[in-house]
Amino acid sequence: MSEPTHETAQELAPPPERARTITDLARIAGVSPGTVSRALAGKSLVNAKTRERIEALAREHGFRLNQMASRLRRQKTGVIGVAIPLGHDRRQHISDAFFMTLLGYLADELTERGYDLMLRRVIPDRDGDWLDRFVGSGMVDGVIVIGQSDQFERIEAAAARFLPMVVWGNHQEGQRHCVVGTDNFAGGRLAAERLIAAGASTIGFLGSTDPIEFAARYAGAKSVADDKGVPIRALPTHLSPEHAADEIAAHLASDMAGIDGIFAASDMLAIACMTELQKRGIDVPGGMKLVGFDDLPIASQTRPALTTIRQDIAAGAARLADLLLRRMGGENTASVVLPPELVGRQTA
Amino acid sequence: MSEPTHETAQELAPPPERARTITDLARIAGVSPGTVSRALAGKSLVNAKTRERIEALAREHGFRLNQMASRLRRQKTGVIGVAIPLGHDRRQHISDAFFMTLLGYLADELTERGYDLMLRRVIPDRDGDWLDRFVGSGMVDGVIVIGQSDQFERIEAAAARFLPMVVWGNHQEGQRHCVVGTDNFAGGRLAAERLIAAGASTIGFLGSTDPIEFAARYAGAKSVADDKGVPIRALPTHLSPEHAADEIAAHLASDMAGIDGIFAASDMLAIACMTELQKRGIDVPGGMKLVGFDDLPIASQTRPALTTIRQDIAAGAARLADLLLRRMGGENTASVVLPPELVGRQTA
DNA sequence: CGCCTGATTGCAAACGTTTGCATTTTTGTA
DNA sequence: TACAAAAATGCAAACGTTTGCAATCAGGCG
Repeated sequence: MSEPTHETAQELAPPPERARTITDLARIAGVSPGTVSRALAGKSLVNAKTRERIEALAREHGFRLNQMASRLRRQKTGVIGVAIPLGHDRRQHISDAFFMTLLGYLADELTERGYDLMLRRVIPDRDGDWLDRFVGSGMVDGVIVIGQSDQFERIEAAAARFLPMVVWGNHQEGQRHCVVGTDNFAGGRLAAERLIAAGASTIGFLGSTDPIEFAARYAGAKSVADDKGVPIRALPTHLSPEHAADEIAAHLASDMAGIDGIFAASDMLAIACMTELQKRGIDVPGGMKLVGFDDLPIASQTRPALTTIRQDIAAGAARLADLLLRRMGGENTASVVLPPELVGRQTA
Repeated sequence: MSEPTHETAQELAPPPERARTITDLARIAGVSPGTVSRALAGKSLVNAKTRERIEALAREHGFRLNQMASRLRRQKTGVIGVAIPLGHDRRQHISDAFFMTLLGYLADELTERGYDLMLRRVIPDRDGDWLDRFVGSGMVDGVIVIGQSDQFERIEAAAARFLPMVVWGNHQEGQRHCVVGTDNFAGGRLAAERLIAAGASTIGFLGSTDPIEFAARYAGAKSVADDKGVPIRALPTHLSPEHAADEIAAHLASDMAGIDGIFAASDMLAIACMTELQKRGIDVPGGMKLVGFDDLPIASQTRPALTTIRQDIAAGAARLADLLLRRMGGENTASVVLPPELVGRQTA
């Protein structure tokens, strides 16, 4: 802006030549590029004094190692790919609360372990090849897939050829890919048991049953309901927050015949449902019992506080990171199924 | 498992040799690597028939271009870096709701435009060099910084040397770095005006004033309060959800002298505050007016529904992406300040 | 049939590191 | 002082693409 450059110019040290490549720096230091590389990598082969001198010069000349070149040469990237397939509901936004929470914890875990995280949102039916493209791109050392969506078969196929991949989702007997996830069937059972214990005589399952996680939740709830002779019915609803409210309103207005207990496939759906119920003056839990799924931070903050099935997201993220790193080390890890936990609050 | 390999082996076509490099594929196709490269890039210089043949072979042999090498050679990466500095509150988790929502929209925007997204969480006081390291790594074509935290000076310094960077945060007169953000001062004014109009006679500002965004919100509220002769006081609170509840409870238990209107620095704080108030039997808005900030999706789902200052996160993400891409094209863009909007619901 | 033009293709040099091996320098020992 | 061993450095070949330039080829025209 207004620095008096002309007055002091002759006094200033010349701005240090910027060393862009390791070769620039080697020339400045009067050594070979190889030595610079070893010095900056902290290898023991270089003389301690040389190393210090080179490190000082690197700082002074603002040198940054070109990661692209380094990674090409070393054939590893230090990057973990995170893919979020949006197959079952194209309108489901990547900013889905559950995925975002899981992603946040994952970022913490992986950053802590020195990895960067490359995020990719994929719309499978637009790009049938997405998983192979991602794992084969050479840009990532391993891949975490958040949510199987409706891509189970494709993931199985990729797992056969590609070791370092771990998936968040549902576990099925005999599947090949390594998965971390909550026992959704057991979670569904817990939800139904709670609703019935709270006095529900007919249950509605709010959500989609296309993604296998949700299908398992419904199946779990149904197994309990069938045992106890309680009717249960699916109330199909999309998952994107924008559309859910209207669809819930439509359900509430039409086909609720006898339903006095709702098991929502996710907390966000449960909260949207609660709002719609309250709009209609239906008391929760007086007129309608309600159980959610996930136990997002927000679940404890609603009024009445939401009874829900807790997925331990932080633990899940830690397991995902742990298993992936072990697979990257060549180990062939087994899947992990986390136990769900009923968090009894006020809505059922 | 149990495939009868020995019986049918002689019938099967030999599994196609897997082409790992462009040179493999060139050998198979009987052309030079250069031609393969051009064919796969869809350049017009190659004969259409040759191109088709090579594309078919690439599919057949499962060839994937090594992005690392490609990007090294082309000197561009197709990756946008997203950095989340956690300076002002080391305990603020990356899974902060507002950042995650913004990140989700950003991922959508950038994916749509063909870029990948590399996420990095930085703890500035552990690593004073974080920004330079990120932009100089050669791993990204441009950088988006989400939140200035307390790193204003460092960001300014980096902006002087590095064009393709856009920051989400607060705008200050005369700053050098290109920022997109809500007019926090104006937002603070809206909040205070609403509280006062609703009858508040003394205002508490719930949150930290260390990050400049929050400082500006407080300053805006204070300017209105001072004009109207309404006392206003800061109630310092950390932002991480785990700690906020206890701190809010402590405030509520001790130094609320006369406060009957609270302006919370974020919706999450507002919701936590509402829960604490309700625990104590204080009616909202009867006994305490409450205004939040952000208008997260959840704000409309609370009971009573939260009155808040809306930041248009989707629009902000779109502007961030747009400005960054233009900067990557060499343009020197000006900052964008988005107008906040009062969303009047039930809490004030 | 020869020459010219334009369309394809091949060649080889980058991009900036890392690393095995050879070479030089230093150190220790006889 | 000489020699071996150890330590430090240099050399050059990778890593897998892309791309400017040169070479080849096919076709058209006189």
